[in-house]
Amino acid sequence: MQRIDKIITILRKNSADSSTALRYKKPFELLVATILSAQCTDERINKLTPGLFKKYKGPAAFAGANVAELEKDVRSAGFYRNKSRNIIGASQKIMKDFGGRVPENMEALLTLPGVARKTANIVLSSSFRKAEGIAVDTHVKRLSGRLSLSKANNPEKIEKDLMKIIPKKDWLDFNYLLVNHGRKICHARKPLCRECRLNHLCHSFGKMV
DNA sequence: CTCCCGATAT
DNA sequence: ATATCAGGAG
Repeated sequence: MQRIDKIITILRKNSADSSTALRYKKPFELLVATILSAQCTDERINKLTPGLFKKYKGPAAFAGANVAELEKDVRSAGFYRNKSRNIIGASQKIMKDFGGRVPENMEALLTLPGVARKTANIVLSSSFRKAEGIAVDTHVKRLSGRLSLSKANNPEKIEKDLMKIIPKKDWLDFNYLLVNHGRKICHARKPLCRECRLNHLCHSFGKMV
């Protein structure tokens, strides 16, 4: 068994809870939630999205939203000016160019304002079960470095490295497996290496503070 | 490389 | 009061 397969097997075995993941009912809701989640936690987004999606029912509603009002509605997510503009812009483009549906491929998703590869990969994998890439967020970046899965600093380079070594059947789950482990054990500042189920496979074990 | 920004934990 | 959290665009 390859090292990467051992890592993924162990992570699967220990990833019972997905309680911290973004909550959504439709692809469009996941898209909006993911745009909002930039630089802030999923738990915070989950607090505001139920009310948000009750007020704005879909892309048509967001496309016609008042900017100042939407800014207030998403204020608690931080970066609320950018995020409001992006959500309205993305919604308008979805209505205009994609028939009111969230596009189901990377190239089209990347044309939406506020959507780069991380957000596109989350929507593709979680909502459409399509593996065009691997979502690299701060957790994937950090853990990939510690586990020596990639030496790169740039998220896009990290993603390319991961796509070479992660079996494609695991692409859909890889992001949340690392995110869960990052949140529970492999913290940015004080990782709990002693209780980490991966420590015997980790090149950073013993090197952390 | 700089700007965009609030909530929660300590 | 201060640290921590954790993407995208120009």
